[in-house]
Amino acid sequence: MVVQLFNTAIIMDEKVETLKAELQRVREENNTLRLMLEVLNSKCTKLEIHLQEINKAQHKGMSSNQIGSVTVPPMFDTNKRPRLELPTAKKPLQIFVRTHPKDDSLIVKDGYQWRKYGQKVTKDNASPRAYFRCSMAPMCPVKKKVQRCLHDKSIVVATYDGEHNHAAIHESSSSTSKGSSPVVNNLPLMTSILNDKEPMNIGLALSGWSQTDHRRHCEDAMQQNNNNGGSNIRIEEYVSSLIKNPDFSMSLAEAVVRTITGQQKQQDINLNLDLPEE
DNA sequence: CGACTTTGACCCGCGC
DNA sequence: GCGCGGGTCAAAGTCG
Repeated sequence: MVVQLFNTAIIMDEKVETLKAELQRVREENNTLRLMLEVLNSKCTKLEIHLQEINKAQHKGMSSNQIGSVTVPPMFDTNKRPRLELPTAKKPLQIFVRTHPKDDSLIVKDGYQWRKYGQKVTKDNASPRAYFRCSMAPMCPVKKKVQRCLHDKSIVVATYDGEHNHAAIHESSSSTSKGSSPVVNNLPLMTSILNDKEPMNIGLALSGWSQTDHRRHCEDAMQQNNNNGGSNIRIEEYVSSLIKNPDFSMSLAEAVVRTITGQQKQQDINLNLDLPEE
């Protein structure tokens, strides 16, 4: 009887050890993935800023009241209430951000300060959509809409309209909502320029690398990462080489969407396991 | 007191 | 013309 109990205890111990080892492995994998995402995000931000500068340079070449083929109407000479909405030829930029599952605030860290001016429950999504205006510069025309993803409430979709006429602050500030409000420690999943008529269909619409290519590149990244003890420099080098590939962003988006839509539910859970409670 | 959020009312474009 | 729905306004409330 005692021997049997002893054996059971040993088996339990082994199981605990196995689980601990597995947990440790998952944590490490999670950290690696997070690192890669953070590097990707910073690269992405730099690219966006660069793109904005290029666009601004192009706009300077055009007449003052024309943006592309769209003529900007006079804003202040009408009897109607002036709308600050500027028609632009650009498609809205959408950013998908994973937030802490427990957090229900619509805050997206993007380096700008935002002032909320409205909230609506839309027909196609039970989660309220919040409307923000950039408050870093008084005349900044940029607006954004933030709404939780219909299929995964931990994903926040931020849609940006317009271009900032000022620089972003570099510290990770957020959509401000009172000092006491929780600031989400969120990981930007991806950015994608979408036509508003095709929301959330990107996963199906994107092409580029095949699924095998994704896996191979990911495995290569992990392999390199393991070989040199998780060196950030190597990751950064790898990421920058990836970013040089024009299809990479779209392909990454595809992979992420696949993950979001549940194909990799388990990995999803793992990602959330280690979110810091801030 | 200023900056911000909340929220109901209003505006306006679009489809029928 | 009418109704619906997304987007915006603005007064009131909240917070530091």
